[in-house]
Amino acid sequence: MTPLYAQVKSHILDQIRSGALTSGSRVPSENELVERFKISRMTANRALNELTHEGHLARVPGVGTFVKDATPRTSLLELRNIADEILARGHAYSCRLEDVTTVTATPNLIEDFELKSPTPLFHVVIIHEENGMPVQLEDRHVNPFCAPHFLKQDFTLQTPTAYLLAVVPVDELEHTVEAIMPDGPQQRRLKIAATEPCLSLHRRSWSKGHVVTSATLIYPASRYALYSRYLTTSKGSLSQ
Amino acid sequence: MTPLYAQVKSHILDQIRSGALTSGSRVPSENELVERFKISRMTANRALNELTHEGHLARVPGVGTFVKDATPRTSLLELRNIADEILARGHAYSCRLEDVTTVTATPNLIEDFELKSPTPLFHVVIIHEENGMPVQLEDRHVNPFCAPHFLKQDFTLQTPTAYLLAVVPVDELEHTVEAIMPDGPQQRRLKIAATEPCLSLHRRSWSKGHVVTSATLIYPASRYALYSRYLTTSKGSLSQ
DNA sequence: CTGAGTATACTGTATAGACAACCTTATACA
DNA sequence: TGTATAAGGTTGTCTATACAGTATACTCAG
Repeated sequence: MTPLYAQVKSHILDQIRSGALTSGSRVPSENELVERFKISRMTANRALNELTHEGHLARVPGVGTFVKDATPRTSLLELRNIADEILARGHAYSCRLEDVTTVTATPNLIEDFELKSPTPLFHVVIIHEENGMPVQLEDRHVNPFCAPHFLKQDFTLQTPTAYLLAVVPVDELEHTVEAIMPDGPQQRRLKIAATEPCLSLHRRSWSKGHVVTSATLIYPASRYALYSRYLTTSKGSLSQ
Repeated sequence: MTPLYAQVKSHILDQIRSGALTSGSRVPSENELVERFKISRMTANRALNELTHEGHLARVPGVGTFVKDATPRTSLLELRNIADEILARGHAYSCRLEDVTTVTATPNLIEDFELKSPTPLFHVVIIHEENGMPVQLEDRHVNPFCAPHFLKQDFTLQTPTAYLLAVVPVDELEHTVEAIMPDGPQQRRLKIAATEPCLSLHRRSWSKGHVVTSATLIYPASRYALYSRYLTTSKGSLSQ
């Protein structure tokens, strides 16, 4: 059974996503939620407080709770489909499927997917090549609940992300970028020297509160850099 | 008067910072905190829960609460002051100024700053430290036209970006992220081994059509990752 | 009309108690 | 020895209540 405070959170998030509540809209007060959902004020308080800490709402004592400005500067990492990107450069795109299987979630994956118990997950490993040279090693897990037909796709025709975006609307994205020294198998797959560092881009995407997919994309340093440029809309507390 | 739950949070963060509690250490249970601080269990619960959501602790039902092994992350989207970021983790911030000079723009810098001829530029090199350990090497050039008093600042009190943001409104930002192997001087300044890769974040910012500053920020891979999470507002063409 | 005081709504904090679910360990039993 | 069972500790959730602080709207005296 889903906890009450989580139900209230989902309800409000749904309204934000559907457009019923937009930036600056007033969210029901704690007491209004108490009446509507027949819960105690502390439960309503928890729901609103957590949404506030998560950046969705802003609260003002004595006034009310409001929907916060949707994170501006959309995607820093507005990464294009790597296949399209390579083709746009006039180069040849190709890929190799190294693994297409169903696995059972390990403890790490359980945490990544915000699961509660080990469940099956789809797993693919793909090497993307530009003019026959590997430029990206993609290691991806997918939640079957969100994309049940994922494994039936032919990923040489359509990249996994292209397929997922066509099938599942993405609400939220998380990126973590690190510099790593790839291990032996990764070096062999990317055909790079043991001394070459790589960019590791870990991405998770959400749809309606569920983690759809978790992917680690590894780029050889000599062959790729991440780039973004954008206008700063609001004042925002930028620095460093 | 600081709230009780905040006092408990600070107390635990202090213990993590001092080393009394290290990664994996067990944190006092809610009931132990109740006895120790003479507070109610809900207050202890709030302190531990918030620290958990903030990434400092991990809780296991039926077992206990433990200090999490958290890799520090810096935000990619909304850039925060690294000093604030470190202080927010309850760690000690310090920095060393390696260079504070005026230089004449080289061809590379002329291109970076969109200049037409060699003009003077301010130059600073700063090492930012967390608990005495270097976590970022900042190599920055600044356009004197936009911030004429830049060099008069005391950067041990205020980071360059914090100052620049206070003085110059930023319209536009550009980021390029790469994985690199630092050269000798960089290794020495960051106190890392020759085999450790680094993240290189190159950033330019514009104000009213002029390039204000161009900075290269180098993070040792073992000590930092870049992080971003955001809602996707429109049906933007995300992919790969 | 103005300004001070008041009422009201809202969030922030804190308490005490309750029950459930989970994990570990000790104990009793086969 | 191995297996149930019980006990106790731990987190997760929820309720009901209380008081404080803040912002806004309203009322009423000057």
